[in-house]
Amino acid sequence: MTVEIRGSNILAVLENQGYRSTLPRREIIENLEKRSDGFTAEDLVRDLPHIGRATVFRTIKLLLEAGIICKLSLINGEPRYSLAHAEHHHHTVCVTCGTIGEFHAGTVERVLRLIGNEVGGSIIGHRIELYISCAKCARENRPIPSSAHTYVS
Amino acid sequence: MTVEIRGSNILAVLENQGYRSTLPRREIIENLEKRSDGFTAEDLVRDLPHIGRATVFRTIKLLLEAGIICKLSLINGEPRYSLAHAEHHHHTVCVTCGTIGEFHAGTVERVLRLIGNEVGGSIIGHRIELYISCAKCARENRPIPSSAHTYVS
DNA sequence: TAGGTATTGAGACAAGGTATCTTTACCTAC
DNA sequence: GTAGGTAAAGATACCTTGTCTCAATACCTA
Repeated sequence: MTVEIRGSNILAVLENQGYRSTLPRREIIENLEKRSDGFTAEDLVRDLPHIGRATVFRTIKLLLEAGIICKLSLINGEPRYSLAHAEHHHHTVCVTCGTIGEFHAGTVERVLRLIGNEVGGSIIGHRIELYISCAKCARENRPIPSSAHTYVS
Repeated sequence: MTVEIRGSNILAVLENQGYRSTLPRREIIENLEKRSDGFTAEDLVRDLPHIGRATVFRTIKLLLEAGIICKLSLINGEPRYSLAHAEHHHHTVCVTCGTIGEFHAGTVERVLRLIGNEVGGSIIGHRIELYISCAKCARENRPIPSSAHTYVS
């Protein structure tokens, strides 16, 4: 089962959790719904100059906690946010253009669960980011930043 | 093949790459070799007050680029560094005590490679963190921070 | 429509890191 | 040994990504 949380029901999700529907929140949600390939907090701050910085960050936190958006890292560690389309998933991140994709792989989940058992203790969760040079960038021969291999391998 | 990069040959690795052997670098390396379960930049700054902050960060960057240490995130995103014992590996991170472990899983690598192929473009690398409550913490019934599930699932 | 309370905005603060610029210390070559 | 070019260090200002505080505002409910 996947949960569809795009569209204006984002607000409904928040309201169901007891949060108020306020103008700043509606504007922030509307803004980030238009962004298909990830955004930064600063993108929102810049786009919505009449909304306070703190409010933007507070709303981002709220949406993260509600599972409506997720936080991930570009290859250099820069944080990015992205609308969550499916319940549990991971991200492909293009190292040259920053475009973000989603994927889900049951096999990986199973293997990580096994590893967790070996280590002892219990598994809380995991984070996986797959860094790629996306089809478009590869086609256009966009150079891969030399720093890339400093961070992952 | 795994490469043994612990011990005083860390300095040799840097020298082979054309970097000078300086007192601050030797002290930083010596200090972090003693830390078996990860450290922060601030740990080093605190431990070596006669060494400038910038130098500590510069040296960390150098060691990262040389693959001698790696950077990872606690569950809340706090950065941690850890000596790399094997060439390619990932980390288990305890969400309650922060202890860091290493693992390697060929299956996961293979699956990610497949996913990369499906997506098109080319794979640069990946980042995997497995968040656990380690055997010791589980045994001691240490509570899992409620924030944990905000960040990963 | 009044009022309690969640939320906002402004701005100070914090963590983690980088840039700049002068001074110091490595290392090489003599 | 020592002189000197250059890499590196130290001090400090600055940047980014957030968080905290606190007074003012706006939601919602009764």
